[in-house]
Amino acid sequence: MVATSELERAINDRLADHDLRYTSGRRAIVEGLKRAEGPITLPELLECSPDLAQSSAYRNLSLLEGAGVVRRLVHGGEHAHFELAESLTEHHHHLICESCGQVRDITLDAGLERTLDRSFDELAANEGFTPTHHTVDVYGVCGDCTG
Amino acid sequence: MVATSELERAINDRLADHDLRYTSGRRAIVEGLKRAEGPITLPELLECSPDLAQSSAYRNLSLLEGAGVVRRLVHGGEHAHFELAESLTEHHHHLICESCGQVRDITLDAGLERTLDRSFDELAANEGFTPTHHTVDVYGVCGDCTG
DNA sequence: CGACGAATGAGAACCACTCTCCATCGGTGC
DNA sequence: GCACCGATGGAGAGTGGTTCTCATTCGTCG
Repeated sequence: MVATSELERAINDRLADHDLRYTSGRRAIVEGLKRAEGPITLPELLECSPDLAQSSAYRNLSLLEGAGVVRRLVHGGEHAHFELAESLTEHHHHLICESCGQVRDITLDAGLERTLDRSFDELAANEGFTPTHHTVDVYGVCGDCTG
Repeated sequence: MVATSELERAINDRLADHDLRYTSGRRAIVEGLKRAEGPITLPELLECSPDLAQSSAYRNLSLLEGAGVVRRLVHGGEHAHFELAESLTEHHHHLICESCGQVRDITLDAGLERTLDRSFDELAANEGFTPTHHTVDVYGVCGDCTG
């Protein structure tokens, strides 16, 4: 899940499973997401890969999302954020700046994460709910915005 | 935080602090949110209070949000969800059905909640981040949708 | 009652995102 | 090589939830 070549192969496999090719445009998107320090918006993605057309980028992000390569984050801001799927990186959560909208990755202690999972399973079972995954978002103001 | 009259007074105070009146339309919105079993969308709100105009409902929800009376939840679905602010009810989290978009409230164990808070404070401090609040969302499929 | 600002409602406007349409690409069989 | 054909890309139009505009109405205070 770390070596670049292995990651490329994993992505290629998932796309193949969905009858999709790993084309240069899609590769550019994955590269952009990989280079970013955290989840980024579509405008940010286009900024670092100016050759991408907006419509193609949106379409390919959706296709990549469907293939389990990309994850879409929807918060209150004006744009959705995109990142590589957790199964290609690792389980993590997010710090979200309420002022500038920037999103940063954080990782919880493994023990705490296990405790949470158990809690969720229990609560969900009581509600007849079948949980698939969870998100933990910490909202606040980032260092850049507090000045 | 529970007795109706007290809640009404608290809302009235917050609106007054923001130079807003507690009009009948705004009262109808609060009533709708209070009656609902969990966060609801604007169409759902209009359904149970048909006299509300869409534009006024959106405007008042935004104003109520600004006054700290209402909280807006943005997930992937097509509509945002609205609920009474936590300071008027109590801290809780959400189960979100990925199939029908329904949102249900859940409450974590108080000890676990404290542990989480400590964790968040620590992680945020390391990133120069000032946390204000957090959300925990459990995604899955609700009982109605699993059939 | 009169007057002023706040609130309302209907509809237009906005904008992130998706869809449409057609040109082009890339692989496959001949 | 070459023709074929589905997959892909790009440009622009379309979609729909939400917000804005503006004329009208309501509440309140003098």
